[in-house]
Amino acid sequence: MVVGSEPDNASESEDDRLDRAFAALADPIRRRMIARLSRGPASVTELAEPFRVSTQAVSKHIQVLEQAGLVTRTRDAQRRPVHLDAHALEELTAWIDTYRLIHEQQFRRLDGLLAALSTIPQEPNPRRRST
Amino acid sequence: MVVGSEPDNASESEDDRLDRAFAALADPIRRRMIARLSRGPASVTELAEPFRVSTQAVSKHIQVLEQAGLVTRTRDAQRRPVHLDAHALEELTAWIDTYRLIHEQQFRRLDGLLAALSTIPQEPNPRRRST
DNA sequence: CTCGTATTCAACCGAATGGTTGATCAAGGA
DNA sequence: TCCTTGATCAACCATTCGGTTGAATACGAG
Repeated sequence: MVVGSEPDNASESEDDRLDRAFAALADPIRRRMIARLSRGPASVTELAEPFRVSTQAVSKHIQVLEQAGLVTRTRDAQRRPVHLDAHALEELTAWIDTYRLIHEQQFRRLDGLLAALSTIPQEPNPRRRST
Repeated sequence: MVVGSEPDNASESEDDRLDRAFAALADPIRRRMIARLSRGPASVTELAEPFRVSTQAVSKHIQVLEQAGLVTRTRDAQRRPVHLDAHALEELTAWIDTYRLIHEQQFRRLDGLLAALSTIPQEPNPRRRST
């Protein structure tokens, strides 16, 4: 497994990380795990308790979250506590907000254009039009 | 897939919507489409142009985005322009930020605890127990 | 050392995903 | 009208995904 938590991994693209992170959150069990982990670390069996799936299935879910960079694991005797890594979550909101804001800005630009057209109907418009 | 194209589906849970929205963003082609659409609406062929996949594949991607509530479609002659719906994006950032902030708050609480412990260093040390 | 607990590995299964090609439908433009 | 363009439908294929059961590993307590 080539995945590390360090950002010096040149073979891992931003796209790959976003792929894995969004896919990891596209499952209700994994989202509930994230919700649980936001309150603090938990072991595999603790994370499995609210669900009626096997601990093996939960273990797989944790691996998905880990490869998405959303959680890390430590060691405590036989237990492998899982910790939320909020940094990956920030990356996701950053991506979404980028395009949310661009879209918002486009609307404002359109509003401005419409306002200008209605208040200055006589102004000549030297800009090219594609139609 | 039980879902129809109609938005009157009252049996659609928040979980279902988040499932579809996160899953829709877990694909680089669909993310690039969202990025494109943040600049304004586009037809299927326009959206297909940057990629070397068939327009049928792009049409499927658009259906995925539509069922996730991320885009809507209108009609313009033979074309079916696709429009970004930023509201679904807001829902995603809202979900993520909820747990990001809870996690942040937990850290602050821990900081306070550690500070208190260091100022009272002679406190007796009972055996640790989990949960 | 042996036993019990916590976790992972391995193999397997059914369903969903992302892609293809070929056919079909809808709407203009000549 | 006929033809072209834009898009979807349908069937198919390989891969991935989420789940299972059964075996194996790691660690601590007796």
